Amino acid sequence: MKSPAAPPARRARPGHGRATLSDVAAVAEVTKITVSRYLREPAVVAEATAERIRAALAETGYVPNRQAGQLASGRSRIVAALIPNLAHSIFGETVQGLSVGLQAAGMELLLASTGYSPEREEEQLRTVLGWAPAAIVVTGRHHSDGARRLLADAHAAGTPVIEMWDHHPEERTPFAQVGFDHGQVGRAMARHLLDAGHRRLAYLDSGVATDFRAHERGAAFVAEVRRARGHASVLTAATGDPFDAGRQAYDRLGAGDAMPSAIACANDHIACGVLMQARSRGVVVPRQLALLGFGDFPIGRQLEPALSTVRPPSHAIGEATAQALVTALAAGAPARGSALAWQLIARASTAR
Amino acid sequence: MKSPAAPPARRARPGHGRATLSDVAAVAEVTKITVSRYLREPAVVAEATAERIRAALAETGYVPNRQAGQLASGRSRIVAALIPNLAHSIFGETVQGLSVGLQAAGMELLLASTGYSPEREEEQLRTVLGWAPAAIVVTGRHHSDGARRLLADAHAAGTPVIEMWDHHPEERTPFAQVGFDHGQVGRAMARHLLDAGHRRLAYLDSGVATDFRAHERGAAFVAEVRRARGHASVLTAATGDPFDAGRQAYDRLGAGDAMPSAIACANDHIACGVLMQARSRGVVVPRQLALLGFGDFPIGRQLEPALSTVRPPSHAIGEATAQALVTALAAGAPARGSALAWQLIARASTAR
DNA sequence: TTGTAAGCGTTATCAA
DNA sequence: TTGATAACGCTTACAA
Repeated sequence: MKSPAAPPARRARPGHGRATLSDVAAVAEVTKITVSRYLREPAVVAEATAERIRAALAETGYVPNRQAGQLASGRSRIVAALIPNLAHSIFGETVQGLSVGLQAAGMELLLASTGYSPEREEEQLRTVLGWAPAAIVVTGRHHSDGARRLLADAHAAGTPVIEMWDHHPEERTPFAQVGFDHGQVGRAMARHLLDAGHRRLAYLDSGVATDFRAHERGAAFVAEVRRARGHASVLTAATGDPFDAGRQAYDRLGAGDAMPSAIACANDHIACGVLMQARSRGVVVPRQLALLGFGDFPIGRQLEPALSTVRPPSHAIGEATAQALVTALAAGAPARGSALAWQLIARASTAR
Repeated sequence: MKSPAAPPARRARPGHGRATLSDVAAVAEVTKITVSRYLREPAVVAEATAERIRAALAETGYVPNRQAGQLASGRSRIVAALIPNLAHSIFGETVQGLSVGLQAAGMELLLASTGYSPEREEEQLRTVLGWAPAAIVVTGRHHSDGARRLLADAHAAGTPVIEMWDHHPEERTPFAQVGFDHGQVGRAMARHLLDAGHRRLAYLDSGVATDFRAHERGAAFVAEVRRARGHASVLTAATGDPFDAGRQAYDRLGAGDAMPSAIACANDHIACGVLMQARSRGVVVPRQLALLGFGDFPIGRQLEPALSTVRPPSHAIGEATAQALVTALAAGAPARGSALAWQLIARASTAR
């Protein structure tokens, strides 16, 4: 005869095999909710019970299942971040700052790279949204319509959204921005060269069509030069290796009077390529050609002549973003943006 | 009088407010399981039904909840990766390759940085394990005992584990390794300098105490030099800015006969610092001092003289890791490691 | 081809 | 201070 309360023949759906809250509870001779409580608020549990739970935790090697926890609580500890390209040193530094800042606050970083493509950004956004992230971080303020809509929905639902690497409060975008105004940078780059007496200038833009920030610096650069009644042209570097792109671009600059006397570049690597090619053509930097980069990559300091450049707050952007998110989540308020300082570093390549 | 089947007064625990499967199902006039099925296997659902579901999906803006899905299915699409420092260009490239490879296979990347600290690695590992990741990626084969145990447990439970940036099949570690043998690299660096006629050599190690791979290259370097009856010493660079560390290290090399005629460095930035300082001291590279770096950072090609170095397969490691994981997960088998080719690039800084 | 029922591992709510 | 119960949103197993 079977006992009336016979155990079920076999669990229909065995889980992943790891210890669960119930397993710990059984060992500690309490119910699972008590263990759950101990984990979240140890002080509430009686010391004797706590002691047994601690032992049970150690014995079972319990690791809490986050998906179950999030599902039940509706709270998430995940921050999703969309980055153009992690191999670019500036973004690497930003992600490092973000990662450390979030980890310190007990949050996790779900990372996706967009390859500078708005379509991929939207796709990735849709994917990471499935994790119901506590906050969302994107790079820049240019998005596809679909992506903007997704971000707006998340924002409306109370999820902090931060756009990194931009800062344009005057545009009154709905999202917090942590970064700086690339137009300002472009104008400062122009002024720096104009002040050195140059009148015939060029901006060598990034070959990546969707590197909006580089384009923005370029547009502002050109506008500023023209306002000063100088001559400004824009060239676009080839895609692929930026050094080679810089070298090639040099040969498209024109000759004689058409040749600019100063060039601002979308980044230091491109500038470096230009510098190399100029040297190999016997053109002396900065006497015959002044060069200004962007990014303050390690290489610039070591070149001969050393490369003048703009140092963006790459690491600080990551740190400040993490900080803003932690604050916003703690307060239950939308994230607050901030403008971070960049720096124009005048070295030999633009000396008069 | 209340009807016996009165609806509950109010949902006790409102979720996150977004559309759920049930919402979509209601609009499409089917049950949620049919919608769930359509999402996973559209072909099984009748075309007319599918049409209604598509409309409902669009109308509701449904985004599936991944935690719920994972919890129910026991399957995960998350790959957890632990990286020493994302701001280092080599790891940035690796993560980029990993990210793209995983995204292509519909997996997500949960990223944590360990700051080269075994303790932090263990802590991070414990944290990411809570997400029941489909696979785990760590950097290197040196871990704390606790971390090793966690990895072994995961491995035993059928979760693919990959150690990136190392490859020592002869050690018969339980985990798959995707990378290369740093001992081989160290020996090749020694041979390169020995072949150029140097007999008094030094290895300038990384100041990061837990950069095991740099130490390993150094140990092999020294052993190889001594086997060839040369003289080899080891210096350790200061922590902090690697250029400055290289510069400082130069001044500790000794003078006269004690001074080595060739130095191999833990990375290109350190080597670059040494080169700068040597130049400022009037020492000619490579005639009086040969220099060999590691990493093939962009800067090396542009120095004067150009820096000889070892190019590690940074990006390929990420790609191959993603590929190995995707294959392993598809087959339900443990991941398989692979050795990837590095390259010693002889440039002017070690020319005879 | 579609539906019903049960359960994944946790937490919120309310009761004791 | 602890427990019982009902979710969270989805998928599996099985039935129709």
